Amino acid sequence: MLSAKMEDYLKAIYRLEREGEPPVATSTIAETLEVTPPTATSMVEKLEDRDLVEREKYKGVTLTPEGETVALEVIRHHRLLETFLTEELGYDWSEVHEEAEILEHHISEEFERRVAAALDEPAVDPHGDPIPNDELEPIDDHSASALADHGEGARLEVARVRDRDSEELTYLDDAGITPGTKLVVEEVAPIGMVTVRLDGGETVSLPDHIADAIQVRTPEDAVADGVSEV
Amino acid sequence: MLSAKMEDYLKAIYRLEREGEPPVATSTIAETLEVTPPTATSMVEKLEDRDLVEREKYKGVTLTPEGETVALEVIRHHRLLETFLTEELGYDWSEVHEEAEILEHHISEEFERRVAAALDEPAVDPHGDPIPNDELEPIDDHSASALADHGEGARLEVARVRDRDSEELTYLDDAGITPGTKLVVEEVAPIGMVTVRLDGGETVSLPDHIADAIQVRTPEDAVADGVSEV
DNA sequence: AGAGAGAATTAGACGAGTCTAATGCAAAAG
DNA sequence: CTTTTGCATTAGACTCGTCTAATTCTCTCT
Repeated sequence: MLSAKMEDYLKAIYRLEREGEPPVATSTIAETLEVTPPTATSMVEKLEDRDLVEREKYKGVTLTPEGETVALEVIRHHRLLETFLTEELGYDWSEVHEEAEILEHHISEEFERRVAAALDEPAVDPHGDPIPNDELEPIDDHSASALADHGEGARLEVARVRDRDSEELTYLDDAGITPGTKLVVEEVAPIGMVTVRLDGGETVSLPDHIADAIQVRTPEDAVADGVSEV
Repeated sequence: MLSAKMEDYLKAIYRLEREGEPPVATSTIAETLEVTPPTATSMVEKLEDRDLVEREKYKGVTLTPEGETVALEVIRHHRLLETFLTEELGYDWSEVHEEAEILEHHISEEFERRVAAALDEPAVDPHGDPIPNDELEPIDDHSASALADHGEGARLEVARVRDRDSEELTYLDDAGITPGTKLVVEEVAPIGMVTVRLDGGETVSLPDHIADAIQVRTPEDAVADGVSEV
């Protein structure tokens, strides 16, 4: 059995591989998991012993296929749990992250299957992120990009919200911005601020660091990608 | 924060206090948790440091009020989870124990509240055990006693099934014996076997060690105790 | 009361996961 | 081509939960 800690490292490495260029540096892992670099070094050595990562000393690590399988399994658990907590237990989508972060390591495969069945095998979690189906990589939705990259006047649909901070998510939720929301870019202010107008006509202004968390796509892309059942 | 391990010790001590005479011996705790006596000793020392148990060296331990509160909280989590897994996720009541045993240490108070609400604040879990409500001790159902203690011909109702072995529970479940089942003691054989007749007329024979796990009461007591909404 | 049996505790070790401080490597700057 | 700088690793220590082996306590039996 793999410890919860090891699963956390694998999950972090998986995410970091997608965000930047593999191999993933030890210090990056350390930062992500809020541990010191020596701790990260000793953990990746253990992961290497178990053939979950490939390591080039002084360079960094990449996941082996086995490591990736574990990472995806954990991510699947996480997203399934987030969906379950929101849909079945009435949690607010902004507060499910913490709970799922812990539970993801402790549910059985049986639990996973039953939850997936109860939710009717969902493809996307409440943040709009795809739920990987076991061995398969989630289809990375390339049509989605950061809100800030679009010019004024662009008509867009929120694909997902890449944020882990519960306060910020609550703010967006209250403002009416969730996956599926349609909006138009009203103004991109040079002072690090973006204003959008929602379907109902309300406008919402957001500082760049929050706007960056909002991934959008044009409604046409949504149909083309077949991911519109959010 | 208390570790899952410490919670396990507290829960075990709580159960052992009810089953026998406090103080609870170190070796008994060790046996229950399948660790060696020195391990149990060192853990109870730590529990003492945190004022969760009172200890008399070479004698044993008793829970302090704080320790008992924690134990009850964990037991509440366990039974709530068992109920949830059976009612909402369609688990068989015989297979929920393992899953609940792990999850009980990892759910938040928020999760606990929401599950309790979703289940409509249940008073009893699928095994027929009362679900303690936070600070309050569960009402110990004194009218319930072991099936084997009743003579032939006694008309009884199953109050709870005190067993943790999944195979045995499945067997009883298949045989139609669950909390709430009405039955009549047909024969108490001197070879360590008890035969009962169920409502439908079927008879079931059980070896003593299994019959002992079945706690029963007379249907009148059930009404008097107000625990009949099983 | 004294001896022995049986249980509990102490002593010392280990793996996991973490830290700080010291050292080593490698890539950029000169 | 050598130096510097910055990240990575090694060294060594600590806590938690566990173990085995050795020791000590308590209680019962004669």
